[in-house]
Amino acid sequence: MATINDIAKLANVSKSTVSRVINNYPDVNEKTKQKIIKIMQENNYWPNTMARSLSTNKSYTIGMFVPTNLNNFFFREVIQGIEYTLGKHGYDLLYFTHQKTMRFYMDTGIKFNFVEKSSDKNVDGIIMLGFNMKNIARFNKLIKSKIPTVFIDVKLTGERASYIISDNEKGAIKAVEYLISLGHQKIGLLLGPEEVKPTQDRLSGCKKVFEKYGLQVKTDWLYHTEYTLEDGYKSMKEILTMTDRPTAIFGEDMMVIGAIRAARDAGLSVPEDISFVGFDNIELSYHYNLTSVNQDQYKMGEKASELLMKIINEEEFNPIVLPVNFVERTSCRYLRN
Amino acid sequence: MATINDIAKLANVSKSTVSRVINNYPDVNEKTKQKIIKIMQENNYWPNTMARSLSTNKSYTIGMFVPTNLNNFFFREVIQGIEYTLGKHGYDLLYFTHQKTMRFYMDTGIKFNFVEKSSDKNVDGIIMLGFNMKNIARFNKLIKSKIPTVFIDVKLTGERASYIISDNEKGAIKAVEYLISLGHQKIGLLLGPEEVKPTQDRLSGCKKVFEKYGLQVKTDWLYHTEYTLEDGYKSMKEILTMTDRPTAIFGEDMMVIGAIRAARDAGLSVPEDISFVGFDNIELSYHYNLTSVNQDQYKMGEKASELLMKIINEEEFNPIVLPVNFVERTSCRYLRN
DNA sequence: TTGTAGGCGTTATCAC
DNA sequence: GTGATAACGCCTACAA
Repeated sequence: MATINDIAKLANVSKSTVSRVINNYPDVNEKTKQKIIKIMQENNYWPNTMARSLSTNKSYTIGMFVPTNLNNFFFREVIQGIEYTLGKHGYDLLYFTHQKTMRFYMDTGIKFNFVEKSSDKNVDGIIMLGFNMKNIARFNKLIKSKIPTVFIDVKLTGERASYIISDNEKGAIKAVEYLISLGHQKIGLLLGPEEVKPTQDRLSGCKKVFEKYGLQVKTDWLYHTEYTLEDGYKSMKEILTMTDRPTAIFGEDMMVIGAIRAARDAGLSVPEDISFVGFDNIELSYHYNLTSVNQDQYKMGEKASELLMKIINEEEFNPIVLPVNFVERTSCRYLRN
Repeated sequence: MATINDIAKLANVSKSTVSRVINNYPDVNEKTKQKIIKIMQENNYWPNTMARSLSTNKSYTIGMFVPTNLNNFFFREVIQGIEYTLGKHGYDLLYFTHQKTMRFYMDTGIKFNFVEKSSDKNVDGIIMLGFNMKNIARFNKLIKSKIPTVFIDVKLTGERASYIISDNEKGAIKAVEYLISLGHQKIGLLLGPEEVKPTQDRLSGCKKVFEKYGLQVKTDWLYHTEYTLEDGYKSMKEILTMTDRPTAIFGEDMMVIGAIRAARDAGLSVPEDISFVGFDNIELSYHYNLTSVNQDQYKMGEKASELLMKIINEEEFNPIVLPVNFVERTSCRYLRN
């Protein structure tokens, strides 16, 4: 690959001049500029980003940390939004893998964490996707650092850190209000782990509505599990053994879909025998005709990226709360009292 | 962030010595080594990768190009395998976004393509995921370059390029043999675009089996579409209007699932009225009880990454053909003649 | 408008 | 074992 020096020699100018045209500075004679560009083309020259980064401290790449794996209905839509938006701004996306080993000297005891990895790869900013509030101290160093950061679904801010989250409480309120408007009073809840902020907000939304109508959360009907089909299936199987059981289930899509499968396996039909409302509106909900609260995941990725760009440019740091909407399908029925 | 110079000064040694311990070279006095490591820890020193890359020409990151979007049942499992394996080897994954604009000087007419982008970000190798054979010339420069490359599902090799692909022909053979063993003779085919290598191989597998049993591909029953639910749905609707229609459908999962939906919407039940076999065994097949030829996508990512590591280390360049297996569910029935 | 020289943080090649 | 010094490819004062 040709370097700036090669081009300079061929064009009979100094490399500063070449650098000027690379960076599109004014004050370059139009003729020399054209001459240089021509030579660049002929030699298929492209500036080396590492070298540029070294002097400018800009890499035009954004890092992303994901604690579990990418293989998740929710994440991948978010990531698509991120991908697209970052591309629009000329950035690439570095996915930090889960490295078991560290190259470079061992046993120094230095924790190779978010901050180190980020400065190691010299990313211009980072996106934190899929973390929960458990062990929140691990983010301390990061949010105190100068690294522009956007958290998705974790309410954390810092000097140059902010977050984006959906209006989970309002979404849950909509969902439960909907069920109640259909005549349901006995509502089971299938939610994610307690330390996850969105889950907390959703539960608090439920409670508000329950309270409003003089109902209360029945702990027997409240499950906190991982976001898996299997866990939803298990929870529902338990519920089905109860003598006093809910007429409707609200929860997060993955678990609710597991629950639907359990109900069907038990010979019940949906929505005739039992109603379901989900939260997230993942792609799979469509296939189950599941009524669900829709988070715009794509937009989430988009807005997260834009917020990050703004933090990088020191324009704006305010957290974003994304509105949700309700997608009605056919998983609920009207309950005559 | 502390630099190698800071550490050198604090330790009262030259930076060469510090560099030696960074790289774990022998020939460093154990005492000075320990002293230096201690100082590194105290100052939370971490070497700057850009600078290292600049002199070593190694970045410990692998680039990945994906022509469409990541949001796809098949890709995301492959990517998971890639992610995991790369992490195991100490590499991160750079996802090249689809950049509409180019930062850096404009109008030079230089094509900013695979090779340029890769050397721009100085990746150690690249993985090409989701490309087809259409306009195959665009890969010329890449496969002639020195950049270690692995293609997934495109049979292309080069000086330092190789590929991985599933044994699609054998998979199709299994599927069609299965249908025939159940008594089906009239088989409709719902496949992807003709220029996609796996699709070509699958079709050729079908043809072989057909031939063996004295059958032939009925062009009315052969569809080449995009990999979407909608296209499968449409194709099936057409098929359903025919007076002479197939008793079974074989095709790629996404389209087959669309077809199942179309059949159901038309009041048919599966498998009583019509049988289906898919190819890919994407996650969704499980939800439709679809019998499907399983490609091990995770392993595909894993093997692709390992092959790339080997190419980088100049150990091995041979293409990999991955075996497939058959996952029987309940979407087919035995047809009495 | 252009050139010179130093710097970004490393590694590598010599000497000592 | 260790230390200078050049080199990696680019950017940025400062001079001219």
